[in-house]
Amino acid sequence: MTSRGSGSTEWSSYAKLVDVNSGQRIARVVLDTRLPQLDRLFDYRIAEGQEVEPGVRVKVPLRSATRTSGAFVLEVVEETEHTGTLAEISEVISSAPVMPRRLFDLARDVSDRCAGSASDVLRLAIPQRYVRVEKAWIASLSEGVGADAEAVGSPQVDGFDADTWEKLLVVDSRFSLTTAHGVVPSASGPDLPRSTQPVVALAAHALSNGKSTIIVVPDWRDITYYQQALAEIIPEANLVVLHTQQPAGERYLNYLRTLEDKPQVVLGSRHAIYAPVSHLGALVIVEDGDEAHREPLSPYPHSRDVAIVRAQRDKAAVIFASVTPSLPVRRWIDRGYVQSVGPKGTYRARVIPTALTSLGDGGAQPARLPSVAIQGAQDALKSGPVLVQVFRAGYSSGLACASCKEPGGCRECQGPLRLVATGSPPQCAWCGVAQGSWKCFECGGLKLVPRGQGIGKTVADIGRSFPTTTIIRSDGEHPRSHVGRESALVVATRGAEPLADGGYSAALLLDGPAMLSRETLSTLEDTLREWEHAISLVRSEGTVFLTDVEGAPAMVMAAGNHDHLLRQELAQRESLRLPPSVRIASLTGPAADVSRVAQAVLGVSGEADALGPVAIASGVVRTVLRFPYAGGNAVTEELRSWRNKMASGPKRGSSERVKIVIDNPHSLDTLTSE
DNA sequence: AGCACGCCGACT
DNA sequence: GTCGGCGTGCTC
Repeated sequence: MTSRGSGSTEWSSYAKLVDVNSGQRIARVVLDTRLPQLDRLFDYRIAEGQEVEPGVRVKVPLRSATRTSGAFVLEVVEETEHTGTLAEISEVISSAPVMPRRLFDLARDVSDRCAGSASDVLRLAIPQRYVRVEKAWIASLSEGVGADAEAVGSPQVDGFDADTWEKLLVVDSRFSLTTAHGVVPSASGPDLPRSTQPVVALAAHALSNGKSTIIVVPDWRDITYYQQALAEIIPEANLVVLHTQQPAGERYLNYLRTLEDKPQVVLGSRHAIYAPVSHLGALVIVEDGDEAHREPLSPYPHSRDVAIVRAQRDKAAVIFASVTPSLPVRRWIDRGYVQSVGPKGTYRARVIPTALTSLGDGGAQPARLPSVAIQGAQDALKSGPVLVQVFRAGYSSGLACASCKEPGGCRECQGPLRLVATGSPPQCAWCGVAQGSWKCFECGGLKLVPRGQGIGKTVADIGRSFPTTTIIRSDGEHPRSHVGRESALVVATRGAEPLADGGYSAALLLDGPAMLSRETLSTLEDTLREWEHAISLVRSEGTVFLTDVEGAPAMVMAAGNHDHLLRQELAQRESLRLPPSVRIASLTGPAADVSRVAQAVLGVSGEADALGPVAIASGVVRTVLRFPYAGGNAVTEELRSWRNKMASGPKRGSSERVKIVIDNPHSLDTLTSE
């Protein structure tokens, strides 16, 4: 607006603009809506007397005065790009700044990566409002916050040097922190996993340096362990717990507390990764290989990816803490993107694969409960509880060669085979190619049979083998978080193993073949992790019997180091162009729409290709697009624009016509519904 | 999502 | 002539 000599008309319109707009306050807002086509900023006039600050929740008119939408104020400005009259904010809902700018920026980054809307991510981040709690919190703020943080102790952690925590907290660093096995006594309650120690020490160190830490764990049992461990060291005023199981009011209050401008330690499940704490020093993801870190709601982000994105924004360190690194983290370590630290000593129990030990018996088929394992368990029961890990039913076990029992693989892409209908030829679950005349790669066999067996017999078998022993059950429906030191057989489905005070004296890992024959891309890494987790609950002088497992998995479990096998797996993924060596996007919906979007993406990226389409249900197909990490933004941006286009285009349905999921390897496991 | 605008067939 | 079908597009 500096040009001189403009005509009088222009000048007068400029003057008018100044008159009307000068000093006018305009709110730039993010609409709280599920509609992808509204995923941009909107400007509204702030009326006289409305107290609007960045971050507050408001109500705004949309399209007509009667229809309104919730919204969050991003910023207050004096000018607008919008040509046309601005509507006025209908109502300022509260003065709590629940969406600070840094949270919106994070939501924008995450949604861009996932081809989703910022408001979808904000919905994950900001808990449901609880009016009474909010009023109380606002009132407590005006009273003035309490004293400065008390001194924070720095606990000694077995196996780690005292300078480890300083090293892990270096700005912009990423570490894989291998945590030790075993359980340790706690001053404040039942025993705790030893793996909590380094994480607590790290958070304490960060806090004593005025830095915040966010610790994201897979499930509520981990919350209870970490909460107990953290409470011993971290002052109450600086510790915030956020998870979906807690009552709505408590969760909202704790969310509001993370808005306060002071260093804090936030512990929570996957949504806690967005907690808008200030002074962020470190993001800790515990057991990032656990499926619970995948958000089941749109846009389906994974804690691991959000952590990387957020760390870049907040200049924070990232720590992946796990008993054994996940496959993506293993890949990052090998590529030098992530550094690795671990404890000096080992507390791992001895692992005996019983199939290997029975090889000398003239190749006899190992029994379901080999005698060496039964004997070992009976001995171990004299000194404490014994864990029996069993597999949970519900997974399709796929097809194997009838003569050599090797899993059947697609002749085109080596994907898993499945039977679509009896009588029709088996189909590849990844690329959909029908295997009309299948031939085994290993032995040339021509016949496929279903693999695996159920678990129904397991508990009955155990009862017969140990008639006088107390049996405690823990499964997904009735999980137990702790058992005592008393002699008992604790039968638990994988993932639901209780912690035993003092550690288990032994463990039997059953159903290995069934676990290893799950028809998913992540079967090997999942199985190794689940076994390793069970082993971590056994005291270091105890014994673990891995039954009925042979070959490479048995050997790496006995050796206690998965690196070799995971690297092999990674090399295979590399040559087959499967995640995590490439990025993927799955498109699910009507064939015509899926194909349109897929073609558009292939046009944008020359390096992308498509697997499928595979029929999933009647009229519904899935295509999985593969694309490299470099230039991946162009692909996700194209997908995002198509998502928006199709939401408002012709023939739109009641819901999204094409569901887009980014970087979920389970997209390739067609039988697993998303 | 909703709601308005717009461009063709059947009607008093 | 005009009432209303729903296909198409937009929401500060």
